Amino acid sequence: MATIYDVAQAAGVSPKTVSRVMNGDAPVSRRTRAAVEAASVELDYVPSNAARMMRSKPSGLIGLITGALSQKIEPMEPTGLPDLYIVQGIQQVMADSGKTLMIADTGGDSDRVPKLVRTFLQHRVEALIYVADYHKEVNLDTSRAACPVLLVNCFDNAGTPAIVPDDEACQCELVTGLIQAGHRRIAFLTLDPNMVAARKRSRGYRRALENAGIPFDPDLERVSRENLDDDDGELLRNGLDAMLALEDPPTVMCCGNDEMALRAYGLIRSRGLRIPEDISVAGFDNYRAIAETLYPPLTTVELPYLAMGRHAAQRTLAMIDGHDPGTEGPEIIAGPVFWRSSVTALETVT
Amino acid sequence: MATIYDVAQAAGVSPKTVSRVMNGDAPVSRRTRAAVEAASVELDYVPSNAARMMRSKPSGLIGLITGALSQKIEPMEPTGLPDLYIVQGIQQVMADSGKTLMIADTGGDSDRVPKLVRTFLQHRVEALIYVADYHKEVNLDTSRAACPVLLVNCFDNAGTPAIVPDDEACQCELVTGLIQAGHRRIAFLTLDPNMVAARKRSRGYRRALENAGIPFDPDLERVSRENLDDDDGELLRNGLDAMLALEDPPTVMCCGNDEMALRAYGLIRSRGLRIPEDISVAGFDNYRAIAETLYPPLTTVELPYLAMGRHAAQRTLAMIDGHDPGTEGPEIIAGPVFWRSSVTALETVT
DNA sequence: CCATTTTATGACATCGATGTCATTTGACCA
DNA sequence: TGGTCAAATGACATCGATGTCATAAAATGG
Repeated sequence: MATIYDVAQAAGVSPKTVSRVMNGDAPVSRRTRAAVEAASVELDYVPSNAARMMRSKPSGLIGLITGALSQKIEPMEPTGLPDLYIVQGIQQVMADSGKTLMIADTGGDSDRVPKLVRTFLQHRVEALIYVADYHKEVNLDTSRAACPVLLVNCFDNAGTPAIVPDDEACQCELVTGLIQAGHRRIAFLTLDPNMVAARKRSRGYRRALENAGIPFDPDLERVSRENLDDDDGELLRNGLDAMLALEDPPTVMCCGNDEMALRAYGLIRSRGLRIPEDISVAGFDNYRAIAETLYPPLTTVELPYLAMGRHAAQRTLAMIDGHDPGTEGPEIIAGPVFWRSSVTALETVT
Repeated sequence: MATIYDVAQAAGVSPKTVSRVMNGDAPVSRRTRAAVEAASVELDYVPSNAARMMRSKPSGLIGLITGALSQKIEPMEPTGLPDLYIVQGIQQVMADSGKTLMIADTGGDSDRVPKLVRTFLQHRVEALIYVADYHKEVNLDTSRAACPVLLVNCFDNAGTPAIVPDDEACQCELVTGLIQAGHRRIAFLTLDPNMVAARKRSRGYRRALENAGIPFDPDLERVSRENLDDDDGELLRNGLDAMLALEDPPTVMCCGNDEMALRAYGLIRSRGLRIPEDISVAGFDNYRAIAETLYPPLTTVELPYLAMGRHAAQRTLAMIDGHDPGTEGPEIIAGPVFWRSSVTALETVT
């Protein structure tokens, strides 16, 4: 591969002049410039980033660690691929910023992370972004990384800058909308409370009730899913039946996610009830394969993964430039509710 | 960031000795090693890849250009995300090889490719991989790239090493299986023949017929989709109806892809026919969201995108090591047929 | 105990670009 | 025409690691 010296020789100038032409950072005469450019093209000269970095230039690299690529992409497994959307958002912004993304995949094995970090540091990335596959707490020991670090879709207890979805606000907005539609008996079938998201959503549910002055009824909130793996739906079935059997049954079932709503549709109908005439249903995730396909289409909430990614990239760039505003605790980003016909407005009981 | 000189000073040795400890390429006394390692940890020393590359060490980087990340991931749009699977396969192999993937996304704009290539060359990637979103011909002018280049899911007319799916063999195997199941009147509803894949699949279809000594009947092959965008399914409806109205109608409909098969299910049933009792149906892509969900489940073919990615990575590594076997023309890789109950065996007419 | 390896270590140059500073060239004006 | 200043260019050092070669220290052998 041709070096700056080769080009200099071919153009009959000094290496430094070639450098000036390449970077346009000092006046060069028209003739010289032409000669250098010709020689450069002739020799297929591409400056070495490594050599540039030696003179304390930044690498132009951003390190991104994720498991997004190693995930099984199974459209029928309604995960929604949050991390993939986040990576897309990051990529979109970075592409325009002139930085190059180095993406490393954990292959689902978080033990690999330290090695990946080290590799990135060897390449002197200007920043490190870690993207988690679902909203969780992590512990990366980023203290030694000699560059800004940003967590996305996760957070730690060391105060590392983080960007997470606002599960609470989203759930709250959804439930608030239900209340405005006249619902008072609002059931909530939750995900495994070991999940950060489940706890935050529950908080949002309760906050919406509280804001509206509706007392929280423990009969209306049930854990309906206990782990991500082999769930046969028994918890959901039991929870749903118990609620329907209440003296004052709910008029709407909020489900922990869209997949649960999908199952709830089946269960509700097999109990002889119509949706939304007899009971409304809402989901979470706006997993379109489900939400738009179900009949009636499902009212649900969308977590703004793409926007989180874009925002993460922008904030990363800000951190690199040294003027990151900084936040206390993770930065939370909410997403919109999609109102569809699985929810009906109730006539106000007068 | 600490340098090798800082570590040398802290450990009271020469920089060269630190280098020896780091690389383990020459004997170092126990005491010295311990001192260096302690100093190294103390100072959070991470060697600079840039400086290493200066002494003609390889960069350890592989450049990957794709549009996979910028695609809209819409599970209901049954694209199957081939390039994403390919990238996954590449990533899996590269992760184990010690190389680091630099992934750049075109954002769907192929004009950006030259700039991305240049950026990669600046970083002195050891190889370049281009992954296309669907099987197509490309023209990248890779001649000037000073490193091995590999095309995946695409090919050019300049003899650049390429890996593509074997649409022809897959379709041929599917149709051959149908013939073995007793089918003789086999219809083929094709995709837009402007697509490379459509043409190759048609060839596979005809080859299977030929192998079995069944004459090709032009009435049984119809273009049923003319572009990827706003297709209202009219071509498919007309083609299907025309074939069903034939004097000697087909006993099985091979559809250009699974989405078309999904539509065909609806059309066939609305014509009063049962699947597979009255007519069998086969698809292409093994897009599980459709193939496994339909009733009856759809017989279809899977293109081996993950395997293509893994193979691409292995071949890339071979090219870097200088011992790539090389092939004439693109390397084609076939995938398996998934036999499901949308196809029934016919009693042999005696 | 001295000669001869072997083991450990360091001095120095080098990779390819660019920052610093010096020098040359040319343009312009009195 | 000489003086002045800006434009254009080059010499040289430098970044952080490592290859090369030299040398010092320890081990081995007769």
